Amino acid sequence: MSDSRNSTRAGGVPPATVGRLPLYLRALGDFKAQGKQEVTSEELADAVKVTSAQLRKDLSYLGGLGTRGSGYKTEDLVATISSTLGVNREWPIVIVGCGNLGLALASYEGFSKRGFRLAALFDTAPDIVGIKVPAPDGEQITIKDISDLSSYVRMNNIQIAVITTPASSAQQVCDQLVNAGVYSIMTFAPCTLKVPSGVDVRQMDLASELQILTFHEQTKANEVISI
Amino acid sequence: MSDSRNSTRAGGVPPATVGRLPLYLRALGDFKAQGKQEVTSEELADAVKVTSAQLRKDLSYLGGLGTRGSGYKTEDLVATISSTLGVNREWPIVIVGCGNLGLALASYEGFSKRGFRLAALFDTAPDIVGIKVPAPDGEQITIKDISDLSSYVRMNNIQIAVITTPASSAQQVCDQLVNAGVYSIMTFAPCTLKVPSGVDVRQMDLASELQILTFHEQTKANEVISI
DNA sequence: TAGATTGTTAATCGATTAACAATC
DNA sequence: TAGATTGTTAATCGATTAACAATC
Repeated sequence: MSDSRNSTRAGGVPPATVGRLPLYLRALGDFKAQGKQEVTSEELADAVKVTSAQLRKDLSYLGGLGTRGSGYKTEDLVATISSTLGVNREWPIVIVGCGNLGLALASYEGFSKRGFRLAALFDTAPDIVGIKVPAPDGEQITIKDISDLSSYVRMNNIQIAVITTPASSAQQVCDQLVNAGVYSIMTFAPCTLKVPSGVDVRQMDLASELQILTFHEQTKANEVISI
Repeated sequence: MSDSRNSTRAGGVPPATVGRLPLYLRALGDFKAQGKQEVTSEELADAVKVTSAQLRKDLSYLGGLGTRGSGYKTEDLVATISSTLGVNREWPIVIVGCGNLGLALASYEGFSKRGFRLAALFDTAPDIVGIKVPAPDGEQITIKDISDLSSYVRMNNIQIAVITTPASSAQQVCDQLVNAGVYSIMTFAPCTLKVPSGVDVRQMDLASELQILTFHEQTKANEVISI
């Protein structure tokens, strides 16, 4: 048993598809909010700006979810994508680094709305350790000292962490997290983290993203000049 | 003239390469800070976690920059990548939406350190319009009313904007920006923006990024169970 | 010259797209 | 049955990698 169930088709959803599933789920939430009980691949694809062929291909990795001639049931898609992504449960996260960015993320409603709960905040600076910060759910979270990071993560079975420290301490924080069993890390520190294989890192390098935009502005400018 | 100069090889740097150039530049900054005047493809590739073959291929799109037998001059690479990306000048940016995230980005030093200057901040809420916010360079920036967005952008020739509004107003803000001539947009609003072709959008959907991490956690958990 | 490392080629791999048979 | 839309196949496109000749 346990094999040809409705569960995630054993093995492989391609990475490019995994990256789009959250976007489909987000768009489906909007459709659901509008009371739409069915969507076609065309409609959903338009909402996310992919081609309908790509959407159908992506969904086909999760199993045959649609009905030829009519489309997909919103509810079904939400359920299957949620369970594939594992967001049909709540994930506790910790944020390490309580500068402006860390604190902004601590109160970011987008996380709590989409399956994440801020479990704890950490920092090194003695003058802010102990301060209470309001989380989006109305609770107060006390900033903990970073020396408690490992034990907290272990005790509370934290699997996902967000690093918002300066680049200079990011690697050290990362090592601590990995040693304590955190294998999924989102980092905003502008440096490449060295991690053992099996650990997943999503790097959000905000300035690099802006530099990708300047490349295109630059290119447009050059084209105008060379014409 | 103007053709076979050292300039960006007319036309095409592939998108995947463009996405890595900022990372190379960042790593080169670190090498330079350490006083390293030369790097090999192996060293730089290691620092960014790509293969050396990929690094050399990427750099080859910018022209033959290295010296067989010894490597690349740090200085030269920095100069060429900077000029390809267009970050050898300062880019003024505006941030629209002064919630926690917008304000955190307003004071984010990572932008100012890497070629961006916060020119102005915008919001709709009457109770915060007019407030002064400290920018990373020590200057004070006054939050402007969003009704002044179009004229400000036009008058000051702003080409890059960051949207940190709620999803519900992001499209409207985006339309205003595009109408005023902003063709490069970074958005943190969790929704797909519709823009005319020629406009570049980088979507930073933070919750979606976390959901990509949960997929892998979920997958690991399933593997354990099925063993 | 010998040793080292680039720049480039050709092979591979993965992702996207177009098209249409299957089927509601 | 006729109309519609999925799921899948095969073709295309782009990105990555291995390998090595070129050359410092």
